[in-house]
Amino acid sequence: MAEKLFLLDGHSLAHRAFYALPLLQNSAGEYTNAVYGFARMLFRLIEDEQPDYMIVAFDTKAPTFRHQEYVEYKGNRKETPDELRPQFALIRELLEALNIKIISKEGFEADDLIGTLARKGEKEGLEVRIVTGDRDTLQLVSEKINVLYTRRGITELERYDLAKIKEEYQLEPDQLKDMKGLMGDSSDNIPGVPGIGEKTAIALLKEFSSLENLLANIDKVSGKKRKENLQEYGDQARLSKLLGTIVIDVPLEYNLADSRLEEVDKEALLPLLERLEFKSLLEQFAPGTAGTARKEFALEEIDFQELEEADEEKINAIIRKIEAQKEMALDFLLDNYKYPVSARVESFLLALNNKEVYSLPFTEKILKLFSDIFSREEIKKYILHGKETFIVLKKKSLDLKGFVFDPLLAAYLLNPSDNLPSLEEQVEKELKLSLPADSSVRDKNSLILSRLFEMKDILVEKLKNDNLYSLYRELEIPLVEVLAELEVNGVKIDTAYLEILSEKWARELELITEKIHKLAGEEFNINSPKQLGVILFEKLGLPVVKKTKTGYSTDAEVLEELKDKHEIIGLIMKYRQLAKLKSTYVDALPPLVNKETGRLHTSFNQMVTATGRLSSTDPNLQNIPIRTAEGREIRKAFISENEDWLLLSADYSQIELRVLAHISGDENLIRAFNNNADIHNETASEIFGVRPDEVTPDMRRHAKVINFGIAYGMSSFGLATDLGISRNEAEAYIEKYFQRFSGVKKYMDEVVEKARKDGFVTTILNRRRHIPDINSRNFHRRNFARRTAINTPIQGSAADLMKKAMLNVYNKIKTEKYRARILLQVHDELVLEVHREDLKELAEVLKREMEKVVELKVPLVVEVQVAENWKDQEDYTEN
DNA sequence: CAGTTCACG
DNA sequence: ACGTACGTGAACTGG
Repeated sequence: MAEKLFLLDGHSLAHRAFYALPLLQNSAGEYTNAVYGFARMLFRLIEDEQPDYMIVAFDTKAPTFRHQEYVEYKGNRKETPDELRPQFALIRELLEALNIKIISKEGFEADDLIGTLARKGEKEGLEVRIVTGDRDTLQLVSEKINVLYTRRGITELERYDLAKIKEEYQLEPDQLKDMKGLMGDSSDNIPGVPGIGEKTAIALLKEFSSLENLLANIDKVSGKKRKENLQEYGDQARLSKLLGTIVIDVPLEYNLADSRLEEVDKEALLPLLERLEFKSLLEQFAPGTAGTARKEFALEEIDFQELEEADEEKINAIIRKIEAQKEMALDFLLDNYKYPVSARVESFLLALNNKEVYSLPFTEKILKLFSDIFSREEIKKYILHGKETFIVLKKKSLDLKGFVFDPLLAAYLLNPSDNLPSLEEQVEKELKLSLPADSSVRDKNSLILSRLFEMKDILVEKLKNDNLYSLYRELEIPLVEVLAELEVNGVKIDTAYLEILSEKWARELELITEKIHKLAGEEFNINSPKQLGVILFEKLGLPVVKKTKTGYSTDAEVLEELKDKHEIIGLIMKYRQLAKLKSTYVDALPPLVNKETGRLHTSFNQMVTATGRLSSTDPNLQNIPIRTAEGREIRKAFISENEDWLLLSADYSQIELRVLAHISGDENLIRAFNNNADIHNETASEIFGVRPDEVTPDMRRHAKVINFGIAYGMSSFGLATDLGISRNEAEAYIEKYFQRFSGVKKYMDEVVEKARKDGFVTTILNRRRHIPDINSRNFHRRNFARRTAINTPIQGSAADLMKKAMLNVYNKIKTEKYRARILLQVHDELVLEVHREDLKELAEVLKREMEKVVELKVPLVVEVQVAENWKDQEDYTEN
């Protein structure tokens, strides 16, 4: 079997890959889909076809002889998309790493180079395979030359040999350029002869065999109009044929040996695949080390020692060393990370450098030995689980100062997306080390601890590059201690009250259930949307309002619409509401009360949301009901320690709209807030063109919904649904809004443009969120990304301000020794527990600290309320 | 474990 | 023409 020469059309295949795959990006924001598709094609080809020689030809930017012959050549070609252009360089890098020969030559297209090489290869007795997504090359097919043409997808190729060409066109390959001359090619802007398409061209060529022969015998052609056209456009057809003819004698230095496929250069290939984050391909080339890991990293490589309490001398030596070097890495190993306040500490790990790691027992004596080290600011701490560490130490009344680095928190700020790397992945990614899969958490964490010193340098550098370092050092890192404090504090719950409420609602639910079953004529599980759907829409024959992907929708919106159609609907709504409140709060909270503290301790997660907000879990105390009367009853169970203490809450008023006023700089919005106006009333006045004192309640209600929706990048559809008005009306509202608040409109356009240009948006304190989908070709994703780009700076800036305020309030309480503790944060609200005697002063301090947290173009306003529980909160003004 | 629903800002 | 507001977490069902 003859050796095989493969000739690839680089541009054609890159385009094909680009359009076949969604716009992929690596975490650095580089587009990679065309490279990925190209690589996949290449590897598949090499594996399936076993080429001996391979050359990839690229077009150059320079004009070719075709442009000289015909200025409009390719005149209607769309420009290469911005997302594709930079990928060509990456494809070249890939080819170089694979030791695949690349050629290009000014004045010629890749096709011409391929044509020339194909003929030469053929003469030398090689089997030639041309791989392309361009049908023009079919004219080159011969006994020895086949074309592999890309089909659907990226790895499927269709083979064109002589027989296949004959079958598809009933012509010889050589006649295909005549065909193109006759029919033209709209994609290359080649005109051909009017009225002649593929069918006619083939018929004519079957009869006259070549364009030249046809034009010499026009009188023999049937059809008057066709004759005329051939007469008139004969020269154009000759030109079109010339343009469509692949050159097969390009002067080329050609040395077959240079293009022999070599072993891949793994030294070059693997880092490239890694940078592009092509996990599956990495796996293919370096099995078992997918992801990014280079080097196996095991406990034997560090100097790990497990010490006892009795090893006092050794421990003292460690302490002296830390005092001298002024840095350490540490971690407390917990038996339960879900409920850190209740967790038991299994061991205390510490690292002195990238070699020396110790495991110590967690005992009073050891803690005492280290308490001085912990409390010294100048001794820098790099901590694996910052918040958990503070919790552990706070429970022992120990201070921790000098905390400067938590790797996960750094990773979060760099890319607050939903797939945060785990510690292990961080180590693998940043340090190219793979941890032994089968080792214990303690061993793994010990290994990670030993790398924290390097990791700190790498991640700090990255934070600085992205302008995130001050946010990290001055806000997020200090906030870790504050969150730990909130979690340790917990909140007191009146469990006896909740038990009574539970029984009361259980009775109500039972009654409702009976009625529902009676009306339905059978018993069924009301909690099952599937069963409920069958009852409502099949048995009772109610109209189907909305569908989910699995069946009928039965959500609140649907029920609301069916409310008047059947008695059962109202009961189901009531059932849903009570069942939700009972199972999620009334019954779920009491078992979570900590036995030792008698309080409920949530976890505030600092590294979850894409916008910079906190989230609360186990349990979620950021979604305690308030909107309905029944729901509000649950807040009565959140109480203060005893009668000496009170629950004090402080809410930012309209924080997101104020932030919007600030970042958009909209004059109308700023003026309204500066005049301390009722913002919804003011908006209504502007939109409906009436004086503020003429605004009706209905106008205000509509304006409120608009104000609300603005920050979400709302659509007229959404607004219409929400207000129950027509789309046209909604559109008119929005238009009027943007007319009156043109600064807001301008902000929206600018922030979307920024996202497109930079790939991310930022908040007031420079937090950033990457918006990769902003340039997606998928309509839905692109629009979603657009709204995200609009909303994130607003929601995220509000989160920045609240976090900063929490930090300031916390410090104030500490330095002034107020009898007060922060218990909860609910996005725009702080809940504190305050001793009655300190109430007045603290309320003032709290309000002041929150309002002056940063200076905006509009004032920040905080409303303070107080009561013995979280339900009966009443305004508190200190006069 | 995904899908649906619903609690909050 | 597209398909419909941002950000969360938890309970429940049913495969």
